[in-house]
Parts: sequence; C-alpha cells; structure tokens
Amino acid sequence: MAGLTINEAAVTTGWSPRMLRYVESAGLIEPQRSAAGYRLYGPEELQRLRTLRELLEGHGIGLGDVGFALRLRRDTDLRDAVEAWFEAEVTRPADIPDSAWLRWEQEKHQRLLAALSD
Amino acid sequence: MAGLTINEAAVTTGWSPRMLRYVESAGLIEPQRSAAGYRLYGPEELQRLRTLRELLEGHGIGLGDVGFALRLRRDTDLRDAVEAWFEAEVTRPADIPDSAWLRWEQEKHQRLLAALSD
DNA sequence: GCAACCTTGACACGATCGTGATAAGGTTTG
DNA sequence: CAAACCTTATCACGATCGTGTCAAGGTTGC
Repeated sequence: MAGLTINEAAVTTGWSPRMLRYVESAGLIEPQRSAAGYRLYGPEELQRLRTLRELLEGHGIGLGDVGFALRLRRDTDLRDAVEAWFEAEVTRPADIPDSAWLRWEQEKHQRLLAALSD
Repeated sequence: MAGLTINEAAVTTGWSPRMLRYVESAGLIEPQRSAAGYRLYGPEELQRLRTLRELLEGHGIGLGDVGFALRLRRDTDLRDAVEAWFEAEVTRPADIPDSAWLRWEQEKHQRLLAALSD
C-alpha cells in the first residue's frame, strides 16, 4: 500500500485515530483512499499532521480556528467581507456632523420608547 | 454625553446590552468610556455593530471566528505560522524517495509495537 | 479462514461558547 | 433624593467542540 494506514499514522504523528478522522472532517488533512476506502497517509500528510500539532500548541489556537483560516483563504467572498468589515470607515453623508447624527439617533430612541409604552 | 449609552446602542443596533459587552470582550468593538466608566457608542461603533451583524448572518460565521480573524491580522507571528502551514511542502531530504521514507516509517511503527509488547 | 485491521455511525462527557438573568453597588438626572 | 440608568461579577442553560469508546460490518494478510 502506498501510504500508512490510520493507526500507523496515529502512532507516528501523535494524533489518535479518532482525531485524524476529525482533522479530516475539518477539511485540514484529507489523505488518499485505497480502493476499499482505507485512508492512506503519505509523507506529506504525516509531515503536515506533525506541524499542525506544533501550530496549535505553539499559538494556543484550535482546529476550528485553522478550519476558519482555511475557509478564509478558499472563500473569496468571505475573505473580502471580513476584510471590508475590519477596514470599514463610517459611511454616512459627510455633511451631517456627529453631533447632529447622534441627536437623531437619540430621538429615534425616544420615539421607540414612546412607542413601547403605549 | 458624546455618544449613546449601552442600552441606547442596543436599541439602535439590535444587539442586546449583554451581547454588546460580549462583543467588546472579543475585542471587536471597544467604545469610548465616560469619566465614570460608562460605555459611549459613537456613530462609527454603531455602524460597525450593524454591519457586524450582517457579516455574521450573511456568512454563517461566529463572533469567535471574527475574533480569530482579528488575531490573524494583529499577530504577525500567528499569521505567518498559519500561512506557512497552509503552504508547507514536504521538507525532507530530496534524495530519499517516498518509498524508502515510507518503509522507514513503517519499520519505526513496528519497533514501537515491539517495544509496547514487552 | 480467521485475526487484525479498516470503515461509518452513534452515544457520552467535560470544556467552552453564546446568551440571559440577577445581584451589589456607583452615576446621572429631573 | 429617588428613579432610572450604568458598572462588574456570577450563575445558568442549551449548543457546539474535542475526544474517547463502542457497535456493525467490510478488507487484508498469513
């Protein structure tokens, strides 16, 4: 067979077989499969499993975090949306000064309160 | 006061006051404070709270995810480490072919098993 | 052909997340 | 000065995460 089976991979990487399946379900490491469906871990997968462990422990992050980072780099829409949110400036007519804008918000608030107390 | 208080901000953004504090604890929106320590939400914070809601709902992600994205863009070490992991190629002496490498791994496995069964 | 592997699926359990509620105390305002 | 706000801290509770374990069944190898 052209690769280690899941138990062998577990021994050489330090992950449990259960976790190897879990890591796979997170889309992080997806080994080849034999004709019968057995997972076959090649050198690259084994190496990445080892460094994944270091990555998580070294920075106190979780599998879900790396999974999200993966989504970020695959889903352009998502990446752009997140990026846009971080960089968002106030997009509001420049001719309304903060003070007026706040006053309007506060009045809206009071209208809401008034409506509630009916 | 130069901004809305937490309950006013809650009404105009749709978040609960509890969640506004939670969002702050995630480092996502940190409003100014009055002298007495009251949170004061300005136009920018209010706008970002509204778009944050859209971001989460529009992409099925969570506050923790955005929090992690924030860590990614602030912590260069982390970003580089994650990036490096995604791009990692096998870093193993090129003169050892896969077949030999795998054989070595499998033998190590057998040595381990032998050691265990002592 | 049988022992030792592999598969998926499910149940379980502690830890953390997302969220509300409540308490004890300080601040603002009419 | 009292009502209505604000603060932090805590308890609670369902949902999800990380992980183990077990069951039912297919595959491999001596």
